[in-house]
Amino acid sequence: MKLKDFAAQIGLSPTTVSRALSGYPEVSDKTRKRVEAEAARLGYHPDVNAVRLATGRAGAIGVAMTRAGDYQFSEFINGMAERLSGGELDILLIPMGEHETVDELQVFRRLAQSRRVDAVVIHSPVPDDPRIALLDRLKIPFIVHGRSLTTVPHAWLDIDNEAVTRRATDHLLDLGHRRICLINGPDNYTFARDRDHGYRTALQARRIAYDETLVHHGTFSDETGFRFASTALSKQARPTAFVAGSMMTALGIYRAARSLGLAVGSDISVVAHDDVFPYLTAETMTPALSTTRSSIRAAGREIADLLLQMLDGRKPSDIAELWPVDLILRDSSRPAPKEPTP
Amino acid sequence: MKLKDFAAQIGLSPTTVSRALSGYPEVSDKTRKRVEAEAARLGYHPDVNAVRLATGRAGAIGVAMTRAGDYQFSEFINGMAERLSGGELDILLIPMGEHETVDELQVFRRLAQSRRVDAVVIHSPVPDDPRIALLDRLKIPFIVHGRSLTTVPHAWLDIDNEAVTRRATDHLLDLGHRRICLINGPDNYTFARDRDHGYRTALQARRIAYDETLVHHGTFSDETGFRFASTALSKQARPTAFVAGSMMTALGIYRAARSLGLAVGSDISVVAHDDVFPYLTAETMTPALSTTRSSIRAAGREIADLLLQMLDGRKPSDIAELWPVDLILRDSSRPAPKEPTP
DNA sequence: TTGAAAGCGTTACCAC
DNA sequence: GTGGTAACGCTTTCAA
Repeated sequence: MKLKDFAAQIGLSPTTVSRALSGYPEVSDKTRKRVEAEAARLGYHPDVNAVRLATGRAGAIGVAMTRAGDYQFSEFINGMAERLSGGELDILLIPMGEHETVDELQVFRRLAQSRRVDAVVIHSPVPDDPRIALLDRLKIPFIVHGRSLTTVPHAWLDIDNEAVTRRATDHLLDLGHRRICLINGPDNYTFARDRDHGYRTALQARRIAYDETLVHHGTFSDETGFRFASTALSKQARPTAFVAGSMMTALGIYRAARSLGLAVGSDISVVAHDDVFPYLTAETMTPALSTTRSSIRAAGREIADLLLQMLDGRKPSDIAELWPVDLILRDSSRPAPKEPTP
Repeated sequence: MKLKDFAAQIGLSPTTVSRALSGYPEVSDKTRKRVEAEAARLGYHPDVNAVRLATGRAGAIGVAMTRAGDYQFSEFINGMAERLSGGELDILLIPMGEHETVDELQVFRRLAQSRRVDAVVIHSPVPDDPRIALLDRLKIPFIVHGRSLTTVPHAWLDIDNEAVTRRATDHLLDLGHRRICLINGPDNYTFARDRDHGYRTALQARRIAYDETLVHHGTFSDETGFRFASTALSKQARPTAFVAGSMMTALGIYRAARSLGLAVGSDISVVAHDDVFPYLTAETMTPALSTTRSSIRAAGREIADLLLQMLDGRKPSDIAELWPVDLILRDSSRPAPKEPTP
């Protein structure tokens, strides 16, 4: 049923019906109530495509889905959905190929030009992210989940990645560890650089030399953790502690330790960053994993909220949220072994 | 720039331009080439909302996102995206709350009535899934990822879940195991029932009595695996093998075994189902995990393809794909210990 | 092979 | 407070 028919059936003009259903103030309360009741009874629903054409709004926000997202993605989206549910905004997935190809930018260009979305969220920026410059130029509202160093003013929300590794490293140093490995994300991303920085800062504060052989960059997979930890732990002067960028790499480190007959929590210590997942929890690992923690689901919720504010007129350049992280001490981080291994 | 302006600029009518860009046969090759070149040069792109209103097509396919999806979701979507990329179909996320609430059905109703999507894919059906009946009634094309027992004819693609557990159990029986635990998904889902069935079938073929205390249903999390395996392995007559429904539960089982000082691959055997993820791989676990394997990414790709065919006129009732699974033997499944534990 | 004009189902401006 | 009507930007008959 279309507006015209529906309006005719209840003896009102399309204009009035449209206004009543869209909550315009000038329609009388009595009329509005009646229209709403009749719409429910007769099952009238506006055609979104017509609404979109008439209003110029797309009614959707696009989420760029980089390969890097992987297992965090679902939690983030669920967070956004919590905030968006019931509203008139859909979530449109924008699958991307490999990062930073020309193709990737084309995707955004087409997206903007075809007016498919009202706003966009992008993840895992690199320090000088071309997507940011492009979206700014295209004048399509966007928010960055993560940070970039671009000079283009833009909205962003990020966790304090520098603190993630600084606090974890500090904690391990407090426990007497001196050879501490860092298994970070791919080093082109800003977040990975921030984490490198936090790690270095903690070491410097104690006048401990930075040793590049203790640091690794790679994707967040158990394999990355296993490979690097295995190699590192087989060395002559083996590390006594690890800072892991993700739960998956932490799994790999645990595994490497076990396969070498080393006990996590005594022979070696581990602290990982945890985005909080329902299917893999730090506190039930054996031993319970010490983590820096920040809910990626909550980030999704907040980003959706900020996006709503932006569409409501809030200035993007006013939006910059840096979320602190919790440091949760459990059993995987313990005092360094008294005797440095020979 | 709009069609009218663009057409005027290159000295053609909107009609011809529209036809040229949409690949209609009646426009001359020369004209088409010219129009395409000019469109690229001047940056003309049709407004999708106008196209959608005029054609009645939504240009998007909806993917219902149940909480059950979680970490598999991203891989599935990426598979769909591979097939859909470049095309004119977007992926619209349909976040759902808890399963089987009235609310859930409302979501689909609104979706259909507002003409937001051309087709829908739903996951993890229950045996008599109300969503299927509803979508059929609403006449919105859909495909089910998984199976239902409803009498409503519909398109579906599923892996052979009965074979998943039957083959895994069979394999363990061949190795001499007799007390084999099954850690399955939540028992309201069809796939979990099919897996129950496969497990029972394998046991029956060897005249081994079904013991309900060896079977558990729960969400796919490491905690589920850990909890149940810990309890089971602490019993007097402890099980010697486990069939796990997911990689996450397998992690939990490994962990439980270790915490009790039992070695996977000798004291106990484990076979799990693996959807194939880039961030957690069976062959690099310690010991390498034997799995039944089927790529959920490939399923996403195929489902997108089938959807395309349906929108092209293929009858949904003709679409029914049952995918076999591979059984990959690695080191976690080995002959049962000679001496049944006392 | 090309073009004119009538939709597609809303919203929003301007009268009443 | 309510109604008529011109957009919104495209597709698609129908005519030429």
